[in-house]
Amino acid sequence: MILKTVKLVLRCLYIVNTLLRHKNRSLGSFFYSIKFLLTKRQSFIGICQIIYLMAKEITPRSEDYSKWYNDIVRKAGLAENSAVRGCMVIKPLGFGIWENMKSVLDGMFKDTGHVNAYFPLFIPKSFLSKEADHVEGFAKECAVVTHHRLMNNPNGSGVVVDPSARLEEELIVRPTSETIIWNTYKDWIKSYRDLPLLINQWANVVRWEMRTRPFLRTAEFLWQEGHTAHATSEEAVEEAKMIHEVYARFAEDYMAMPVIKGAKTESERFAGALETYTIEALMQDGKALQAGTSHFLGQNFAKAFDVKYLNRDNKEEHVWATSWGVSTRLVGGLIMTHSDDEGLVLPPKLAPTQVVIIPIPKPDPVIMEHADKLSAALKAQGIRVKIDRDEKKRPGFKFAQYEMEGVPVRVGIGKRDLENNVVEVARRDLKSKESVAIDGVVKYVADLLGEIQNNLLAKAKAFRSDHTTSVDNFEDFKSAIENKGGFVQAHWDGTPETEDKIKELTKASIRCIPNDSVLEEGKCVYSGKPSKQRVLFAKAY
RNA sequence: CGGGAUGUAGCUUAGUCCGGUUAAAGUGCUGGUCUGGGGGACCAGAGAUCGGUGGUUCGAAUCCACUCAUCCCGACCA
Repeated sequence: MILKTVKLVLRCLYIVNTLLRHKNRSLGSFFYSIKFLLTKRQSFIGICQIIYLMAKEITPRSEDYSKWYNDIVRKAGLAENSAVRGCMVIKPLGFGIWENMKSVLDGMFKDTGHVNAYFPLFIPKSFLSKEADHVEGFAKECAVVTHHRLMNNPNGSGVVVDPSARLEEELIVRPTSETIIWNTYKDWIKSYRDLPLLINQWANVVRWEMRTRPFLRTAEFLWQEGHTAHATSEEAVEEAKMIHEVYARFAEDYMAMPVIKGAKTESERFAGALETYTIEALMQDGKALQAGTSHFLGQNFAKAFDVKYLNRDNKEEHVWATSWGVSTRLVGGLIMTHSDDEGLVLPPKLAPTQVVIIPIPKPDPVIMEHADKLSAALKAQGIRVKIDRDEKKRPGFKFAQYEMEGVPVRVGIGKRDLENNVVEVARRDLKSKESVAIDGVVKYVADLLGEIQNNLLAKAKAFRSDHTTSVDNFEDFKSAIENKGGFVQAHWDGTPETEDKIKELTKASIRCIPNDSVLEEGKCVYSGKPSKQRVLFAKAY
């Protein structure tokens, strides 16, 4: 600070000097100098403010939740905005989490009899219009390919679209693949022997969103979409429900993100579905996140694309369909479920790096020998380990860095530790640490990873139950949504009109009709009409 | 798509109202010295067509017009 002040004073002297050298414009210069002095003083104050602000790297949640979320995404290195509006670059840490999610889910799909395939990115425009509800749901956010060639700009530099290369039929960049897939299934399905057809694809899709947020809503995102065909309605419903279970299990067991399973109301359903099953998670700001959906599509697409099979009685019938998906949105849910004001917090099962080993104060041969040995032993247990070999950065900096990146366990190895035959083990979730005897450290760390996983789930569950409120009149309803946030359980008369009205008045929507909702006589919280069960309301992402 | 705000070095910004010196600072980056168990100190350096285009002016980061982008609040949506 003192140095800065001195520099400022020197600059002032310089100005005075300049002033003297420009006597011919004395009056103007004089006023200019005064102004210059004032503005420089402002700069000085501004700089002090910046320094103050930079002490806190991440905006606290209590101050601005959105900023906090963006800070985590950027400073932990999960993703960043790209040159393309609404599209993000997923960086190695963010993609590493997605890869782990993908690999677990893919295993679960395979275990339940599904296989992967890949369908085109482009969908002929005419396909999309074959199912009326479906097209209505997506028409407003489609990217359209109209041309297939560029040419040098005849008026100057750069390239322009070649007007002579207009496509006969425009192509839609898939917002979802039902249409192209059912157009294909038409040729694949002839007999009941071809059923069920259980296919999944990992792909990117594009929905031209007005407002985007990293992971939660981007114009392009990565997902999986399962599309299955069945001989009977019952079998298709069963499939949709089974996948619903898979999603819930994945969310709780791997993401440590508790979810409410339930069905969507008619107005919240997927465009073209007869029933949509959803898993709903609660974020730390009290807003709900739809984390995965599984749809029973009835025969809508089979009829639209004329997909028929011959049953055992040699009679033609339309097949019954499901589709289901989860996306990179899950990464956003993961961030908002566990992370804190220090940075990202990752559940060990999905963390790209589960354990980081830091030599203290810096890598040296003796310490590195122990680090390598420990790393190898942990790897042998199937644990994902990284050794920080950077000689330039200091341990304190590294600690802060890995906390920001959410690495679940940090092992510090220093000379003093080695003299005592211990290492220092720190856990990210509680930010606590202790010395552990080298002999037992592998088992200790392995157990700790499990404990962290359990603790994160328990903490998230506790948060959710603290933020779930049961109400019986509209005043309490509004107050709960407005002041406390979170899930609100209330009776609803079952009409879209009431649902809309409540949403208009409170911004809360029906997240789902929970599977485990008990049947009880009650009155709709808004209209007072009779209701048989409570549904789950919340403000949503 | 409506309302509001912001674009200046890799990042965070000051300066813009009220046009005028060689565009400023922190952080990050490079090299060096001393350091080293919770975001080190010092020294030296590199790094900016002030978002873009056009206009007004002797002179534009600063004023005007248009445009692009980002963020926030709505509507829409996974």
